[in-house]
Amino acid sequence: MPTAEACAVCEARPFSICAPLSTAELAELDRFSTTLHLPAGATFVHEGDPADHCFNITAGSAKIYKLLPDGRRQVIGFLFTGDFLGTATRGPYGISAEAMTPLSLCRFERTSFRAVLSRLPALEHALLDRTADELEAAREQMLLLGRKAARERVASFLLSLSRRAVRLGRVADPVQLPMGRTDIADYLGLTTETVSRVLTQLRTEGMIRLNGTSEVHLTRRAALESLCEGA
Amino acid sequence: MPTAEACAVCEARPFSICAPLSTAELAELDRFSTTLHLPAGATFVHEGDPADHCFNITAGSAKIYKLLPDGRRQVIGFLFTGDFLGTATRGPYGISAEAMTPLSLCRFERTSFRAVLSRLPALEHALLDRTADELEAAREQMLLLGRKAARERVASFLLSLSRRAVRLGRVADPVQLPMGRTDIADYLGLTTETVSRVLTQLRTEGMIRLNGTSEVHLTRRAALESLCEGA
DNA sequence: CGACAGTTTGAACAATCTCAAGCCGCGTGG
DNA sequence: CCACGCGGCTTGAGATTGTTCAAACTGTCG
Repeated sequence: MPTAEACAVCEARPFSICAPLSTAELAELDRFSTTLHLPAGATFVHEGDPADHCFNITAGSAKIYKLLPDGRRQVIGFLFTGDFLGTATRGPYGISAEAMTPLSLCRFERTSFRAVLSRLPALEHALLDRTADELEAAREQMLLLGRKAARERVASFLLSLSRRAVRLGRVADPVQLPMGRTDIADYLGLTTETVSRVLTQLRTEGMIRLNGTSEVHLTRRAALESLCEGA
Repeated sequence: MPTAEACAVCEARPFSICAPLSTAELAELDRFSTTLHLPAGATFVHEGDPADHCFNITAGSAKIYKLLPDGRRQVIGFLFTGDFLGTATRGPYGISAEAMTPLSLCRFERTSFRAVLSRLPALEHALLDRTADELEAAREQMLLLGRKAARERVASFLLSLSRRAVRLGRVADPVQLPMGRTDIADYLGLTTETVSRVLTQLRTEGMIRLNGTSEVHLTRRAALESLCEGA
């Protein structure tokens, strides 16, 4: 179980909402956290369930999504090391969350987390900033979903993954796709077939190079960038 | 210009982030606010400009949107009395905002607003809750844009407007559309023609009744509700 | 009363989806 | 070590939804 020490050596901390906390504050927060380890494929948040917990991802990647009753699915986002989950609503969870790789996370009881928030203004600040960033990203995605063509969506997606990798201290160029074509399609509002076709097309045009199915080289990044914006 | 008195009689307050503030706190916040009145059509936030201010809408309605270089537009949302604008980024504005009707608003300098936030935890709480709600709404809209058919989008839109009217203390049934077909289309990721066709179709099927171009009766609300979810 | 902006309607078109095969890589078991 | 089988990915052809382009309508405001 977590200890102040666990936080002290936590590799996710520089990327997490707990980054700005002092050692004492960290201990205060840590008192209410539980460490979990989940296998790939585990669904750990169910849309519609009472939102009892919130989570901080310390290792691995996950996806969050919403479903329509007939099974249509919209992937809302992909979560990586340092991402926080559970801010959004005070009622039931608005999304479901599933591990894409083996996943490590800190879990907090929502009620105690909210109480801690009041005691640690730095934490509340960080959470507000983070939530605002997520909102900004969601708006960008609304633009993508509402107004971009398939090619533009895929190009935007590849670049955003690349930028994210950089933020996490990884390389910008060979982009890793930890998710399958179905997840990409459900994230971009397309079908797997269309995603596949567009990738082949971009490859043919020399804008990308595919290494197997889950690694992409962004040759001609500039061209991809102008594609994003509709060139 | 605003005074503590202005806040005391403000009709938007019950719907605003300042609702939970005490009289003293209100005075503290008010010290940094300016009241503005804008004509319909005025653009008061420009995407990409440095985000110097944030705003609280006290009367009227506005729209926020994002543009692609070639002019394609995604309307991100419609703002009404009590809505707050400007949380999102710490860098430049991520959206543009335009008055749809004559608009009254409280304007805050971003830097002083952030300073006041630190002094008024109740305000920061309210803002975090509000931002989380917006995020939840944005995610719902991502589902709509990525996965719903045109009929479903329009039905969802009418119902969400109706629910919003109720929250503002207005009637649920004759829904007012303060925006034109173009704005609706750009909000739903469709064209005006498609919006128009769907509305006619819903009218023909007896699900709605149109009173002129900007008032809609939701006859058979239940049918609309199941349409939203894909029935 | 007339003009104009916004809305509605119509017909042809195009992007993406659907349905259907085939392919590839990989893990398993012989 | 290699053949097999399975899941995910790719490719193809045809169907569909929504778009585009164009014209007619409406009602609002000088």
